[in-house]
Amino acid sequence: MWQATEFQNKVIAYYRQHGRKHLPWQGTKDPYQIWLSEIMLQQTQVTTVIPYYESFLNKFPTINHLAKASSDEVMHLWSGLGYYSRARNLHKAAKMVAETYDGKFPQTQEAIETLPGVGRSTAGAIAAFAFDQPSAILDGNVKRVLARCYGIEGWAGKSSVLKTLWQRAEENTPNHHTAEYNQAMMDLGAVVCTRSKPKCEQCPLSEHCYALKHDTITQLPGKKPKKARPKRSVYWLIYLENQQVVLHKRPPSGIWGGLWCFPEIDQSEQAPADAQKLSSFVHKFSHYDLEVQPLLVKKLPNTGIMEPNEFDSFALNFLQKNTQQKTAEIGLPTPVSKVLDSLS
DNA sequence: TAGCCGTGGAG
DNA sequence: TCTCCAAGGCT
Repeated sequence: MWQATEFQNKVIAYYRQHGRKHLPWQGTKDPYQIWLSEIMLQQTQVTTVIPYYESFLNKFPTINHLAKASSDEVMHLWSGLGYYSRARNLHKAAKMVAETYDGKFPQTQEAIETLPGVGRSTAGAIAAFAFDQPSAILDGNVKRVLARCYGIEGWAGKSSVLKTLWQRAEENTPNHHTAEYNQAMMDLGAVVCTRSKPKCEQCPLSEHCYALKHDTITQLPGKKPKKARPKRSVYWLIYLENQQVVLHKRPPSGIWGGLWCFPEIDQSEQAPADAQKLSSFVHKFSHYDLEVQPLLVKKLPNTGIMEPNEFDSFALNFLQKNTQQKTAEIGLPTPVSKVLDSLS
């Protein structure tokens, strides 16, 4: 296990040797510039941010310029960068600083964090980079490094996991050279301790890394648990006549677009009278499960999506030997083929 | 607390 | 093509 000071020393030494030092927002102590970069970098990769950062700073060289700008000007410069509430909050915060702080950027982490769009980690970064305060950060990079190094399991979106990560982050953050340390932790996460194929041979922390030692790198940090896919339930209406079955061509977009399928209605709709239930099944898509209840019907309703005008119909002689060849020609979803097979 | 916000890169 | 998620914060 690590001694905090040993951890810090290794991390800082890494930064001095290998850390990134020439990003556009580095080499300045201007809290406005650092703040701007930190906001733009939220959930956004460095290479994406750089051109926006340059043009934004060119147009609004100081926070007072930004405060006096119109909303349209600000949004225009942000357009394409995404997460537009960041831009609205940025503008609002600039006005706050101009008015309540007389244009002087607040200097404590606590005060910085009151600005809209600035959370705990962003406030910590600004306080450390601009004012050399011993404040911790916990962005995605730091989370990944800490989770692997200490074997912190579970998804960081879970409050207990997040609490543990913050605890580690606070414990490990040094009171001196904090800016270098924080930058180093982000560099480590971004360059060495990457999500996939981390370069452990380059890592100053590999000696005691829990994940490396236990071969659980791919499992850390824990992923967001997948929620159960939503289920949609439909009837497939199977209308047989003279040894033929009616198929409809599906709309060009959506599931199975353009393929031939049994006429389909949602199970929230009224099932046709005299329908005979065949065995149901579930077909799994990436984003939802489709539960299908095939119904043998004696006639087809002609309402709603069943309007024959809106869909081509096709009468397939499913009992003939050439069913498989035929189905290959016209494009049937696999479940439809299976139902056809069970009928013959 | 879980959903939401945006766009782009990587695998 | 599709998933996963990136220098998170807000509601």
